[in-house]
Amino acid sequence: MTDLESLLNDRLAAAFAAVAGEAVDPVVRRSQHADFQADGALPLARRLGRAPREIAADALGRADLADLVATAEISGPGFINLKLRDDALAGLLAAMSRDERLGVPTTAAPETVVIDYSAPNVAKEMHAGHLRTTVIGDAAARTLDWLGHDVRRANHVGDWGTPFGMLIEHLLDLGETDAAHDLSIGDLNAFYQSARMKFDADPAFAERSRQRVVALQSGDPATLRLWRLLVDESEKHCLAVYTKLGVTLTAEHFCGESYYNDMLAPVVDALDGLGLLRESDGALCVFPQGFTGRDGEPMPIIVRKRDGGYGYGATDLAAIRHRTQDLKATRLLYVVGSPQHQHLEMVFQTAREAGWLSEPARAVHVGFGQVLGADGKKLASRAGDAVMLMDLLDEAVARAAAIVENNPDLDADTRAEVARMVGIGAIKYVDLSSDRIKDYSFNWDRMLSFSGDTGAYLQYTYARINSIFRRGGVVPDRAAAVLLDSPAERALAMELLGFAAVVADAGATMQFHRLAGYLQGLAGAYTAFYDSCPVLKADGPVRASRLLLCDLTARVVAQGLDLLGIEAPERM
RNA sequence: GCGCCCGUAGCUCAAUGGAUAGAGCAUCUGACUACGGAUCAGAAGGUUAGGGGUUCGAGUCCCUUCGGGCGCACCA
Repeated sequence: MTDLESLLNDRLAAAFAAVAGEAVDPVVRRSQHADFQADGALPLARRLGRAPREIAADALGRADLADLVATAEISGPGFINLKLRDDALAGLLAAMSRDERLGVPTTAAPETVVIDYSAPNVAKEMHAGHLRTTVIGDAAARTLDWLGHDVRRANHVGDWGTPFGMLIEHLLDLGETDAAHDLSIGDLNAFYQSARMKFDADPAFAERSRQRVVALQSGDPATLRLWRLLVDESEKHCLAVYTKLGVTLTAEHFCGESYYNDMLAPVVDALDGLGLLRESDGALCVFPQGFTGRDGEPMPIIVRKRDGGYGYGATDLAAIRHRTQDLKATRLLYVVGSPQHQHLEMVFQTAREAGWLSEPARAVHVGFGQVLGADGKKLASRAGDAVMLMDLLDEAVARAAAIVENNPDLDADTRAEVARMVGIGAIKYVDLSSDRIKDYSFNWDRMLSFSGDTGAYLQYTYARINSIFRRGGVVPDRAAAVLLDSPAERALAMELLGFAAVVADAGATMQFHRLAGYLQGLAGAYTAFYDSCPVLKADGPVRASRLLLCDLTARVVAQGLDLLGIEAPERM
């Protein structure tokens, strides 16, 4: 445990509880007026009928802080300002340095967490719209993994439904070998579009397509084989994107809509048995409580369409039931864009009413805003259509390569590798560094800048630290004594000791921009330290201590970036 | 019509109900022949869209107006 805030919180919570006679949040925060402040006395004033300053003094008197706190003052209306002991900081840093996990404990309550993310469509190339779900979902998976949860990545691929009739018929028209060739060169969109055009223009083709859907849904083996062909080609394309993007999704995480086919009828039966099902305009629907539509009437989730086919609502309900009942997951994360918020809430509500989502299990919509172009409008190519994700990634790497050219010390292979890390890192960093609920707009120059709030700046910080070790030919002693004699060293220590809290927060809230912001603050504290505290020119214990601070900063930056899915090169 | 989200410095964004609303970019001033100058320090920049309310305390919670985005039956 090297998390200062939790340590102070625990000690003060006990003291406040003794004063108030009940559990109290001591409201411990970083402070401009001290190292930390505790504001827990103010809300107690009315309840206890005492002056807040008096309550603060009482709590302070009962708090066991001697080993951590150098000075504690009551200020203003009743804030407690705490300045920490340097030897306490040094001791915690020493423990952090020796710890493989940098003072971040694995969770005391491991859960099975299903993270539903990425979810591309079969026979359609991944486009910019898939970026955020993939990047945010992967950060969630990495973070929860590292915190010790049992993470189940669920890639809910759109691999079923009416479009497959026309796709399969188009496949047959082309002939399997030619079609396979077309698909394997990666032009999935052209394949889809020509199928679509034939469907719209040729009634006979459209009719064949409809019959093909029926054959597919009734499990006709020949049709299924052709369907599998399409799915396989699409999965190859997705995996190529995932590799380039550097996300942890692999073939084993594909768990598309088709996976739930056999569960749909049982789910509908179960809903019926629970009395939740109602027929409406020929469709079988559930009407979860608390949702009304345009006409003021209750809003349905259509589980079975008038034509007898199952709707996506049925699939979503089957998935939620499978995840809680079969996988025994207690936390379900849906990394899906904001527009689907209402739909997901309806699905969650239905699942609750059906008894498939009850404590301790809960489902959370991890929503996010749109990616906009530099013009503030939805990101689009010059021709006005969607930007392919692969093209976007290639452009990021190419632009990064043009910048990395500036460093003549690197050979061509290293430059290419660094360009990949910087370009992909830049894309992921902009996505994760602001509140995910908001839209953001793409600005290549800003996101690839080596200064400012960018991934490259963090990578640069990491590379500079490694440069010190390389230049000095030294390996930091992680067991060295920590000396915090200058303000910059002390400020850096304070930042480093905040790592555990911010990781825990990201794991709980999926607000990765706080982790990104923390890393920026850490990098800022480091550069101030770097500027005022010579490392290699120092001697003896001071040098050893400063090397340890450098090492610890590098490790925290690299680990933090890794949780965001960003790689850090040792040279750039 | 009903509902959800957003509105903070010139720009891009922060701020689990706490003190004087913070960063970065851009601008201006300054530093050091630099352990990576792809740097650092400082300055300037605000009626938190407007108006009410709750609270000891509101950018944050509630109501309302304005502006922008999105959702609301058989696509997913």
